[in-house]
Amino acid sequence: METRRLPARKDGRIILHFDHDCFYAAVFEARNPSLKSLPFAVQQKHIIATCNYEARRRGLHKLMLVRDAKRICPDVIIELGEDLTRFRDASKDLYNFIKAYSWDGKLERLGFDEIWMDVTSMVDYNMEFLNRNDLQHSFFVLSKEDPTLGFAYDASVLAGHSYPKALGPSGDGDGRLDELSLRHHLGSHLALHIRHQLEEQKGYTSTVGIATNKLLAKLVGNLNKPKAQTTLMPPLASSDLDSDSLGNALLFMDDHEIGKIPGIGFKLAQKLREFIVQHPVEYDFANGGAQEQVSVARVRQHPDIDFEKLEALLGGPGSPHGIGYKVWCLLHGVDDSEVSQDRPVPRQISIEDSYLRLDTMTKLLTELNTLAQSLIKRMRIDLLSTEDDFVEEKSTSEVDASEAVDRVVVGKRWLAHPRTLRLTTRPRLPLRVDGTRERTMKRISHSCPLPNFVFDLRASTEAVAEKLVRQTVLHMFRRLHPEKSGWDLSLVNLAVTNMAEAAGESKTANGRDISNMFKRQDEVLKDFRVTESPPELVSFSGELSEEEGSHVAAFGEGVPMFNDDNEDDDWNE
DNA sequence: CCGGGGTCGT
DNA sequence: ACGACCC
Repeated sequence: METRRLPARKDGRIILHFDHDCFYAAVFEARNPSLKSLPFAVQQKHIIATCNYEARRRGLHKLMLVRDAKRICPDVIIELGEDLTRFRDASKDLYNFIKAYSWDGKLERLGFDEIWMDVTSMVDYNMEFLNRNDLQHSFFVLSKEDPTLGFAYDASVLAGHSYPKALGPSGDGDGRLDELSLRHHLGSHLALHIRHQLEEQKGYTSTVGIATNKLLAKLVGNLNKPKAQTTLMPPLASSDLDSDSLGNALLFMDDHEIGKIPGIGFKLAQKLREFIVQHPVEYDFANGGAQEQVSVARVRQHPDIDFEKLEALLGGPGSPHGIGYKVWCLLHGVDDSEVSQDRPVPRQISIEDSYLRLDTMTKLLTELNTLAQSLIKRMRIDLLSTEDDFVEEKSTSEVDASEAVDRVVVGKRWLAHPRTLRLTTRPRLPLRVDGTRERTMKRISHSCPLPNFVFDLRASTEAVAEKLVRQTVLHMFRRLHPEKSGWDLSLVNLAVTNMAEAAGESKTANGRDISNMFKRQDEVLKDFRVTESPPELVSFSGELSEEEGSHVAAFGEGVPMFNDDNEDDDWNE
């Protein structure tokens, strides 16, 4: 029987997927609104990273060569976007703005411009407030603590677009709405409210998808963009009453090209295409992908495919276990993955640059120092508390003058200590005998423990960066490229990873913070108190030791030691 | 001719 | 350490 092959649907959640419209371009437009009505693009090296809709109207598109863009649209305005600082800052600002609406921190970023928010608890709560006899005059409560905080809305209608397209008033002939549709209405009105606030208060437009899981929310948003929202409406599965219909989830998924499904990337899509058409499929990166398009419906309905066949086809050495079942679920619009909890710090911080030619030690040293300094700066931005924790703690007692001088820097504490440093390069391969060069994007990397001196806030970023390059990065480079010369790098990346969150700092690390998670953001911050002395103050209080102590942060569990690791010779200089 | 980031799993 | 996936 056909139905046994279908993965089970669990559609109890309501999830919003936000996508900031042409984000890099929007960051420039926010500073200079006159760009909005002009064709405008952001360049990284030789490519157009993104462009605004005025430029797209004239035929420009993402990842196009700058040369082609200028030929098609000679009056295009271009800004450089290789330094991501301003984009990262804007991304964080918008993320925090949206986070303030969340009741439980179920908030997940994808790239700089996409955010999922699981709003199930807010929808559940507001469903209880509805007057079923007067849905038109509803009030959406945004705070459990303050029921007056919220907005008026008409719960009898959906906000924004729907899939499938609404044919008229929703509900049955008597105008009655089922509970599931009503939940989607609430999600759509919350999405509209947040989108409007984002635009009014931050000046950014967004595109939102509303559905019962991450996959569907992200995909359905694509139906109407930019500056719009789309809800995938129930019934998602076919019912007994309506057994000849697919349900809206399959109806929606079936038309997609398989490579467009999040989670099915280049490799998986190629394997699926070649199994379906039974011959090799050429892929042309310049001309929009696969020569042969294969729809979700074709894979899903193929007589020889079920999830076990998919596991055999897609699995193998190196591939994740259960990949066949996962893909089978995705093809049906089933995605039970959770929207992950908001994390106070990233898993990794990396800085990279690419080069036409990087083949001498002199040039390499310059580049490594630049990258290292950017990395140290990034660490101080992304891994230090924003609050002046130390001073705040002392505010009830006296803060003497000498402490006050250092409070800006010393008052901040590390939210996490990366334990690992990684150097990655992309070597340009040597010429082959016929004079051509094999083009490869392959990278090689080497990791080592991150020295503790990088956490010393008294030293300048330049000093820390130089020391890091001299004492650590250069050794890693020799390990990656033992040849004295002959190498030529097309890319260098420097990263810190393996974050050890500082004790008591994680918002999910202990019971106190779990309870705080259910309060609004401002209240969480207001209630926050530091109960321990910041570790970096330990070394600050005394003389610098000359001994070579625990020179590097330890691998494994636990917080790195901070006693007196620093010092070698030239450090005090 | 080839962006600068991220996440996770093996 | 690398390779898949995402923007």
